[in-house]
Amino acid sequence: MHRGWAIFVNLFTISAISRRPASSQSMRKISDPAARRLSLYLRALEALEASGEATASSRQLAEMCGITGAQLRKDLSLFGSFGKRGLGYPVSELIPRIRGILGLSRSWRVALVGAGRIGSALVDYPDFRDRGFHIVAVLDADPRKVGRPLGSLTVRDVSELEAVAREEGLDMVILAVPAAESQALADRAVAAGIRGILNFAPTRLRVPPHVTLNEVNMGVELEALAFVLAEDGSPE
Amino acid sequence: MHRGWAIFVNLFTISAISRRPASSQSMRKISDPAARRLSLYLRALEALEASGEATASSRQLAEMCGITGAQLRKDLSLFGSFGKRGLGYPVSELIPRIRGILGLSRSWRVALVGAGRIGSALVDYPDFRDRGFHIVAVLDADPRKVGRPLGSLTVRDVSELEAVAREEGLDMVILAVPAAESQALADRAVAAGIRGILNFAPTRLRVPPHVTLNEVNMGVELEALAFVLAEDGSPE
DNA sequence: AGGTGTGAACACTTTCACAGCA
DNA sequence: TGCTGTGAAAGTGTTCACACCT
Repeated sequence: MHRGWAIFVNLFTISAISRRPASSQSMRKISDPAARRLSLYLRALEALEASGEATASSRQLAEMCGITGAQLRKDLSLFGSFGKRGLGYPVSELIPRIRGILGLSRSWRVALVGAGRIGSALVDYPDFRDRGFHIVAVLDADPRKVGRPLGSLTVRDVSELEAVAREEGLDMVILAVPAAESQALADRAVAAGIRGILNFAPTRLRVPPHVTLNEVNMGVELEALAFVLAEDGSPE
Repeated sequence: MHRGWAIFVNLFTISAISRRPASSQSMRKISDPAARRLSLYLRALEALEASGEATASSRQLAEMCGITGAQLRKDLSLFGSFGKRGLGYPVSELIPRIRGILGLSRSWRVALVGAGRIGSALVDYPDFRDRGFHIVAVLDADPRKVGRPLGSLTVRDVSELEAVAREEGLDMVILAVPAAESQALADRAVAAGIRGILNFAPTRLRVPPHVTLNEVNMGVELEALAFVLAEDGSPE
């Protein structure tokens, strides 16, 4: 395999928007984009482990993630010294370290609110399950959906959100509902003690500071794409 | 309009470097996050128009989007002076201006690659259709899916990607395929002259600098959420 | 050599604060 | 008075460059 002077392309990437207010309250030593990159490093490391690599240099790893070696080293150095000078990072040691940092060494109990098209896609999303995110309940407001099976679960009425939060000990909630309903549901989730929300509805939600909110706005992503294409692409 | 660039797609091709940060070729006057915010402003303005508001102050608008008034004013000022001092911004005038800036005054022809769960959710996503993004073809590699209807379209074989790009005059491609296949498909799309890609596969893709790539990585979002919760949540 | 860890330089974004106009 | 538009200041995030270890 050819490596060497391979260089990285300038991507234009950015995953999603997240509200990046003054963190929760305690000062974070690591930035939000850096946390996202950790997640990328983990994927790259797992790929390397699968192909039997014992060590990986920052450059090699960084190239797989589309960033620079310096950035990767800096990101990791915020948590400790994992690498061996002159050698690189030990793949199989680093994996559990990063998993620990990301909070993936425990499992997370999450409820999916919204059993529509997007919800249906998420309920079985392998990436979630494989990393310790367990969807323990699916809720929907549509009486025709309630009682129906979705994946290995049965759709419950959305009015049960509070009960589910209590009984199942929910850690987070994924909102995949229409924009109009999302804020009210977020409010209810917060009131029920949920401290993490992943929102797929195309609205900007407001939550109190102790709650962490990440948003995936697919419409915005497509429009941001159109913006760049319209800008330097064809006139008109 | 369609000049067929000869882009060689080799396994480990190195694409140009150009340390230049982002920006397809010339200097962008607006940052990527700012472009995303424009998309948010548009949504807020449309909501205000629907409720009959004639003008909106930067603060009001900004609050709807979860940012500060100063930032909104600065963002808009990069494109001109749309507001009236002492009054605010005229809602119904500003809407078409932002649509124009974002490239939404024209329509965009997009192909959806991948008719799995996520693809199925996207094909009818109202936010796309309502803003001039027309999904003109759905492709999949699974012979069992080819020929089946999806939304108002019939799934075509992924080998037809190049033909579709040519015949339909595609502007962009949405990738909703497994991680393992995504890079190869991105390469093919690029070779077929596509200049915009929205990637839902959980891998970091590499594309040449003239192509704009946006990525939606739901796994990363969930892990970023876990990271914050693990950090200031329970010790350990 | 080869490659990490890191302070310092740099670039980019956001916020401040206020002049200036309706 | 109320609110925009914008230079200047503050704040963040990224890259450089090199000491230092193996």
